[in-house]
Amino acid sequence: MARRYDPERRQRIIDAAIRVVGEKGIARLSHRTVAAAADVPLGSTTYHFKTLDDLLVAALRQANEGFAKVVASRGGLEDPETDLAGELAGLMGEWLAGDRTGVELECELYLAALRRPALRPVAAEWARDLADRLSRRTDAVTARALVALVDGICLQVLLTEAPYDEEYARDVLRRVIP
Amino acid sequence: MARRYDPERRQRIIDAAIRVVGEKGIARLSHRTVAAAADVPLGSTTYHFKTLDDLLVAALRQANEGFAKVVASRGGLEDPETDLAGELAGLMGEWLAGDRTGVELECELYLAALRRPALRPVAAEWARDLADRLSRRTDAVTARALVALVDGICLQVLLTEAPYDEEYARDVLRRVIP
DNA sequence: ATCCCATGTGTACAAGCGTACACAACGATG
DNA sequence: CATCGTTGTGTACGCTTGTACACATGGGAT
Repeated sequence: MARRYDPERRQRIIDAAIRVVGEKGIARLSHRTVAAAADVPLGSTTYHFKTLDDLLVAALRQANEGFAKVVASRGGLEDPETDLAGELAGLMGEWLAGDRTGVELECELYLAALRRPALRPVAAEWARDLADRLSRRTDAVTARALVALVDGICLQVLLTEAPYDEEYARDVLRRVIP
Repeated sequence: MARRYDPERRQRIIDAAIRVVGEKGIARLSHRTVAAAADVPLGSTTYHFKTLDDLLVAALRQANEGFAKVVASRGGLEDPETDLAGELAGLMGEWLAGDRTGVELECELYLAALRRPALRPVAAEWARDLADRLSRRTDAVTARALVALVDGICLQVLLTEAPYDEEYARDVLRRVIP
């Protein structure tokens, strides 16, 4: 097992990348900007992440874990007593209510997979994880549909800059559940 | 320096921009690449579109019209006799079955609005247009939900590279309609 | 103690970028 | 015909980019 000379170096670069994407968007992510944000020399970023895609994959992985933590901390998704639609709607509300730049960051990374094949497996994995989680409360078809609807609602909130309407989300999600 | 006083110059630049985005993605769109694709000098693109955002707005507008034409040519959305869910599912199928790069292009432009405020009104307009159209067949809340679900389903088809399942889409869309 | 190699650093290069701006060619207007 | 504003063209400047590569360094193995 190779021991790292600076074990935090790599992690710090990922954190900086997430910060850069959140503040300035993927378009402005470069080896140089992330190096500046992480306060490390340029060569350090190119050493740990030979291509920008590598860095994006690592960032998306970490962002996904962030969302997973929100899901886990609420925990209501697992409990068969709770209202599934309401729980999902509440989850989205909590997520969207927080730091907007964080939300935009995760969405941007997620959507970037559309054109970056390297990110596609990670994005697909996120969708599958959520669907699997939902499958414990309902059937597979419904689970997939719920994920699609969640994605669509989030997208519209972010694109139209309309405020998130939790009641509306809960109502619509409930319709999908048979 | 062959052609001068080209009345279709502006339009050709937009077409070239759409081609560039479709083939290489927004990230590779620049005044120079679009100039090369349109076979016009660099100065010509900067003259007609002072900023790249201007060009993107024009391209997104045109792409949206392309989708609207598919909707209009089918025409089933207006007819109260048809099954709304089935019509929507068929629409998505027709759209997704065609040239994949075209679909990805429209999605990419649509999603780019997340980080480019200039595109946001155009993207919102597209969503509103479709919702308005659907409102003639159902209530406003359901219309919005259908748009969200359509967006989400398209997104998942493109992100997971799974084949489009029209039957599944129709079934799920139908659940949303009260 | 010595060597090896993963890790970290600095710098340089060619390519591409947006932008600005001076000039050229036309249509319209007088 | 003269003038003017619109449209089109060429070029140059300063900047950022990805990438490569030589060099530094220090921990683990021998």
